[in-house]
Order: sequence, then C-alpha cells, then structure tokens
Amino acid sequence: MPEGPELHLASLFVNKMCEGVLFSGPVRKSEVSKSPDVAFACEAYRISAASRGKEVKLTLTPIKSDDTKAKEAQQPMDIVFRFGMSGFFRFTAEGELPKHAHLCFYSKEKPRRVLSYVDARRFGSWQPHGTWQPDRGPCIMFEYKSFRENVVTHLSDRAFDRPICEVLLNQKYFNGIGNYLRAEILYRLKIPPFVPARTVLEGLESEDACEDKKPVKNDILNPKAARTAQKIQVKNESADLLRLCHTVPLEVIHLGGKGYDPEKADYSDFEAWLQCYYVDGMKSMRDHNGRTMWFKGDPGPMAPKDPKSPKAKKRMKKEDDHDYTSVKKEARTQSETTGSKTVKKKIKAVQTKKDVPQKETTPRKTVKCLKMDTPQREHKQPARRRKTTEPAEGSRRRSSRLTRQNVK
DNA sequence: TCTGTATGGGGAA
DNA sequence: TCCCCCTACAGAT
Repeated sequence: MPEGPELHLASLFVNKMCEGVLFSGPVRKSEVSKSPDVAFACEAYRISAASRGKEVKLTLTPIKSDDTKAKEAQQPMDIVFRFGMSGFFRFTAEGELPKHAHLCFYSKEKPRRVLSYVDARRFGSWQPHGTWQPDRGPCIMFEYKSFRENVVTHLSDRAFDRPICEVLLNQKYFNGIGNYLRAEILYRLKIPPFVPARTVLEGLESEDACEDKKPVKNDILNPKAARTAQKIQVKNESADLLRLCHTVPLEVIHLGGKGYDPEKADYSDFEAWLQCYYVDGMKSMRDHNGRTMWFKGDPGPMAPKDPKSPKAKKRMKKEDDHDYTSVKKEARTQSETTGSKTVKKKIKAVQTKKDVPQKETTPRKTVKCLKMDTPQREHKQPARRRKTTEPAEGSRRRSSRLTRQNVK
C-alpha cells in the first residue's frame, strides 16, 4: 500500500532487516521486469535505505577487505525505487522467494537470505545510480518546512487551478500524498474535495503557526490555560491543510509498522485508523483522472459531470467503434485452439493485428453500459468491515482490498 | 466466466 | 486528456 508512509516504513524495514547483514554477488532481476538491470556485483556489501515522499533509495556499500584493497575500491551505488500500486520489500530465505520478486539481493552467509523487491502489478520501477526525481517536491513528512514553502510560493501555478483533491495527488507539490491520504486529510477538515485548490490554500503562510508550539508554562498549576492552548493548537491544526498533509501521514507511520510489515499481513490497525477511505457510509466518485475520491457531504463545485468509470468509457468507445462481440468471439476461439494467451490478451492481439476495420454496425450498448449512462450518481461503495471485533481470520483478510497484496 | 476495481505515474496525441 | 503498463481478487452472471 504504497503512499508516503508506506515508503518510509519500507525504508525502516530494510534498515532493520539488513542491519549487520553482509550481501554478496550480483543483483538479480526477474526476466519479466522491464526496469533496468542493476550492474552491481561485489564480494561483500551492505544495504541501507532512506525515503523521500513516494520514493525509497537503497544504498549498496561495498566492504573493503584485504582481497579488494589492491584492486580499485568499488563505489557505493544508489538505487531509487518507486512502488507503483503494489511494490514492497521482503527479506526471506532463498527458498521462500515471494512470487513477483523482481529484484533480489543475496546475503553472503549460507544458507542465503534474500532482500527482494516484490511488485505484482509491475507498475513500480527502479533506477540504478538513481537520484530523487527532480520534478518531485519536498517530502511532506520529513521536509515539512520546504514543502510548505514550495506550495505557498507557487500558488499562481496553473496546477492550482484544479480541484483540491486532484492537486493533492500532484507530486510536484505533495510528494507522498496518495489516494487514501487525500481522502483522510480533506475529510478531517470537512473540505469538499472538488473546490478550487487555490481557494483552499490562499492565505496560508509559509511558516506554520503551529510549528514548535511550546506548551504554556505551569500547565499543571494552570490546567485551564493548558486546555486553552490545546484548543488553539487543535483549531489551528484543523484550519491548516498543509499541516495535515504532514501530520496525517506521520500518524500512519506511528501506527507501529503494522501498516506495512508484510510478515504480519495484518492491516487491522490501519483499517481501524481510516475514517473515510473505503469506509461504510462515505460517498465516492471519480475525479477527472478516473481515480476514486472518498468523501462525505457536498462534493464541491468542480465535481466531474460525467460519472462513468474509465473502463466503462473505454468499453463503450470500443463498442461504438466496431462490433466488439465478434472480436471477442474470435479471440475466444483462437484462445481455445492455442491455449497460450488469456482471452483478454487475445482480444487485444486480434484488435491490433487486424488491418481491416471490423464490419460497420450500428453502435450498440449492452444493458450494463446503458446503466452506466444514468446521470450523476455517487457509486455505492462496497461493503467494508471497519472497527469490527476480530472477524474470522479468513474473512478479515478477504474482506478488504487493503489486505490483499500481502496475503500469502 | 466475466466485469470492475485497486495505495501510481509515464508518455503520446 | 487519454491510454497504457499488469496481476489479483470480489461479486455478478
């Protein structure tokens, strides 16, 4: 579940698991991965990690030995990872390499253990000799001051013409915020997601008035003053979107690592923490980029008028272009004879292969597509357990998409 | 068996 | 702005 907090927890995980471990030999990449090879092989090296927003940097540091002293000392290598939708690190025995492990670092000891980058969907990527992506802004969690400044001093940028919920996913300004964080942050401030971003952010200062706020003196002697100070702090905090972009992700980190640690495959704390994202009773609708925005109450004036999902649009376009059914039928027939590809892939292959357009037909829509045509509706969210008391092990794991990636 | 959806982002038009 | 990369799963048919 990779947003800023998960990337940071991933870096902590690597540092914890690889502390004192010597690695050796080449870094191996899966055949199927399209990310670059990592040309690093060393008799002995260590691995450490750091995070910034939605990136993690691994540093491979060669250990000098008597054997290598004579040779030219090998330089450390940084590899910068982005996790896409499903990336994470694991540290396992060599024989227990996870499915979809795409980049593997082997320990020197026998039996060997492996630090692996695992990514089922392969939307993630890595860059050998990488640096933090220059177009990404300061980290919302660990570069708070420059993050604020970067937003406040660039409010005239046309990027801020868009609805606030969409701007929050712009990594040039909000490096680390993702889909669940934007929902949680806007929900806490009761900001409608589709109000113009500039309207929300105008008037905020580069300096955070709350930052480094010291408790008033004599708290114990003067509890009333202490309570007042607390109220002010809470009020200020709730009034400042940029501060919540910092503190809400930190809350996830402080959940204790259970949000990430794949060994535990336990997201119950994280699920209990969520107040809006995927929560029963909340509304959801697609933003202009086709991503689901979870919220409560009024969506705001810039809400998209077209509620259709990207997939629905795509399907309807296909059906308008040609007789989709015949293509599908052909693909299925071929699939049955060869058995080598999935029907979906076959459909794609047939569509791209054909040099003559499919026969002209009148546009047709399935019943489902017609249903999609119904005017603006906030699609009903699927049932999702929250704050339940220990449902059956199986049902808990299967009850939420949030747990899926790490179910063994 | 089919369809829709998922914590992201690069690149073509 | 739209399409695409890709796998896994839940729920509908």
